[in-house]
Parts: sequence; C-alpha cells; structure tokens
Amino acid sequence: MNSQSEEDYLKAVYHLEAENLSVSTNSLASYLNMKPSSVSDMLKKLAEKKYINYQKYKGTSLTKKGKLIALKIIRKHRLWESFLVDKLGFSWASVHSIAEQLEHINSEELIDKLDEFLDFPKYDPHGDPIPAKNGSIEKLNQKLLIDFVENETGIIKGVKKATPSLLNYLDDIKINLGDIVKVEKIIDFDRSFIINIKNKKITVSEKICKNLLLEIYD
Amino acid sequence: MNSQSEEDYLKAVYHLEAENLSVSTNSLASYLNMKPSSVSDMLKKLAEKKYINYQKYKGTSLTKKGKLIALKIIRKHRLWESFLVDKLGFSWASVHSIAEQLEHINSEELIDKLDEFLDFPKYDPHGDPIPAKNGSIEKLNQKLLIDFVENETGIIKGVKKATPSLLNYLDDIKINLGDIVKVEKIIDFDRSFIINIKNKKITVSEKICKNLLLEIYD
DNA sequence: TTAGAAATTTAGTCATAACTAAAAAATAAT
DNA sequence: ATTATTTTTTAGTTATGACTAAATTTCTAA
Repeated sequence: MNSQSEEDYLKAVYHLEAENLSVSTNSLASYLNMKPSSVSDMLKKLAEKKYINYQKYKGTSLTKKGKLIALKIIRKHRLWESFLVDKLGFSWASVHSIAEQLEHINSEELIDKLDEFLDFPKYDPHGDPIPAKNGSIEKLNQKLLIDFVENETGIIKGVKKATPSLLNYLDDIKINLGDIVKVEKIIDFDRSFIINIKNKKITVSEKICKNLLLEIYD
Repeated sequence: MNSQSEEDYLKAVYHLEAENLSVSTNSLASYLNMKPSSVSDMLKKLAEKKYINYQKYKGTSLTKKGKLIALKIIRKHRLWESFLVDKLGFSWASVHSIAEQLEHINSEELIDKLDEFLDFPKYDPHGDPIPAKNGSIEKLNQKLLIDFVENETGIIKGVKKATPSLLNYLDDIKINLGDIVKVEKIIDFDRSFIINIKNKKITVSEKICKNLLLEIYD
C-alpha cells in the first residue's frame, strides 16, 4: 500500500506530464504547495519503489507502474466527483476538495460498485474523462504542431518543455497561449510550417513545431 | 482539526463506555490493537485537549466535548454504512472496514447531504441508532439490575466494572452473559433481589445488583 | 499487611513526511 | 569562458504516533 502523500505526488506528476509541463522538482513543489527539498526527498523514495524515472537534477516522469497508480487515483477522484454532483446535489465547483479526500479511500470493490451505481459515467462533472478500471483513459484532444497536417487548425495550449530561449522566441514572434493557428503550408524541404496566426502568415522551423502543443480545433 | 488517530481513540472510549466496560489503558489497547504505552501517550494528549477526563492510573472517560466528537464520527460511520448497503448493494457484514475509512472524511456539508440522500435513516444496517447532527442518540435499551422493578425481565449483558472478585462470584453462582433473568421479589430490608435464572430462584445482594447490566427484555 | 502480580506510565527509539539552511549542480548572461 | 543566478539536493530539525524496555503504581492474595 502507498501512503496518501505518495499518491498525491504521483497524481501531481501525472497532471504536470499530461499538460506537457516540465516535471521538475520546483514545478512539483509549487503544484503541491511544498518546499523543493521535501519534493526531492519524496522523488527519491518514489524512484526506489519504481514508480518514477528519476535522475538527480534531471526531472522526473512516471513509470508504467506509477502511471497506473496515478490513473487509479484519478479514476476514484472523478467517480466521487460525479457522485457528489449527480447524487448529492453539490455544485460542480465545490466538490474538488471533498473528492481529494475520498480519492484515498482504499477499496477496489467500493469503486467498482460506485461506478455501477453511477451507471458507468464516461466523464466527470467538469467534463474530464474518467479512467477505466484498467487505467485506460480517453486521451486529450491535443498534439504537437509537428503532427498537424495542412489546413488543420488548433489552439496553442503550451510548449513541450519551457526553456527560456523558446519562450523568448515565441514572445518575439508574438505567439501566445490561446492563439488560434491554421497550418497554411508545410515546406517539404526543411519541414518548416507556414502558419496563419491572427491573420498574419509566419514561418516556423521544424524544431519549434516539435515543441508547440495545440488543442485540435473542430 | 483532530487527527484520524485521535478520532479513533475517542470512538474507542465511547464504545467501551457505552458497553459499560471499564475504560482502562489496557482495555483501550486491546480494543485498538495497540500497546498500552501508546495508549498512555495518547490519553495524555487527549486530556490536554479536554476531550477526556484522565488521571494517571485511574482510567478515563469522555468529556462533553470529547463525546460530541465521538458521536459525530459514529454518525458518519453509520450513515456511510447505510449508504454502502442500501445504495451500493454491499452486504451488511462487509461494510465495516470501508466505513472505518469513510468516517474520517471531513465535511459537514457532505454528511448532511448524504443524510438527506439516504432519507434521514434512524438506524444503520446493523440496527444501531444513528446519532443526530447535534450528537443526540437513542439510548440503548439497557440498565443495571438495581433499576429493575418486580416482575421485570432482562438479559445479562455485562458488568459495570469487571473486578475479578465480582466475576468469580458470578461464576460461582452460575450467572453468565446472555442469561435471562426475571426479578421475582425485591426485599425492602436490604434491597437484595430474588431473581429467577434458568428456573432457579437465587438471592443477590444490592451490591451485585448495582454492578449487573441487563438489556430490557420485551 | 506485605510480597508478588498486574496494570500503567516513563524514557528512549523508529518511520514518515514535512521543514530550514547550506552546499552543490545546472543554466544563463556578460 | 567564466561568473552570476537559478534549481536542486543534502544535512539536520521537528511533530506525529507507533514501538520496546524499564520503572512505577495499584491491586490481589496469602
């Protein structure tokens, strides 16, 4: 069994990974409202348990084992949120902190029965997908710009890894979070993209495209 | 806020008190599957918080404040048990350990809404009364033999304080847990009772009557 | 009534998981 | 390329709540 604290860390790593944010000691600390030194200690412990890949100073990522645990917690969290809203009449805005407690209740049978009682919901009250018993989850409607095809449109959601040089460059060419981007043309020669952003056509390199994360617009 | 551990101790004291068992360090330790030394530490802490009356070597009892906390936990426990059985389809025998976890979830609003969702049940699936929001609870149908009147019948449920001399004496005169007792006559002179037990009439002293706990038979 | 047994408390240890302060490593800027 | 800054880790501390072993108090029985 894992402690509540361990579960919270794994969930945090999962969420940062899912949003393509860098999973560094500092980002975890700020996500969890803890000091980096505390995070550092816990990462060591989770690495020993083979829940995360971790090398000192190099950030972290979930292993298969760790990801499954995180997804099970998220499953519980979202099922409880559904229960609170659909059955008990809570507002969707008020359920998070209660679900944060309920998600640590330890009983497979309880969750299976709750799932059934709720009639196997696919999404929680916030619209987020509920992982299945085996950990599979509907993937978010996001991909890297490099994976877009001509004429496809998306909304900038983030970068794969936030290096200052990348962020500065994006700032320079006036690409911001939330901007709507349409791929006008992909240049075969160097895989650079001509994109339409705020009615201006600009060219971005392959390397940039590999680092820009967009939600598919449809 | 109180820790899970503190809550467990208060609940344990409540249950031992409710069954008129002596609430000693050892009895708590065995009830909670812990070592007496651990119990001793915690009693000191709970006494500082004014949740229990405690004098070294003298056993303990709940204060008003402590009793209210215990009753709120029990309320949560029994409401969750009702939910598990009535809504999720658990068997009444299997819900205890899950309810032991759920009872520590901290949200007044959650419990009030759960109560309403369950249609304000009065009893849990085991037939135990559910304390009200304000801590009031239907009292158990038990009293001391001394409080019985002539011709009243009861079932032996325990003793007020288990001293070896009392237990040995009860053993001698063949009074056991579960025996059905009818009060034949109360002798005015010394307040001794003539009781019918297993079709034999025996006389027991006032002191014994003050220590024998029976469930009222009806 | 006093010795022995039983119950209880104290003293000291351990694990968990947070913290601060200082050291070390990695990254950025001149 | 070297210094300065930021990030991360290490070392040492704290609180909680369990433990063992030893000391103390209370109870029981001869």
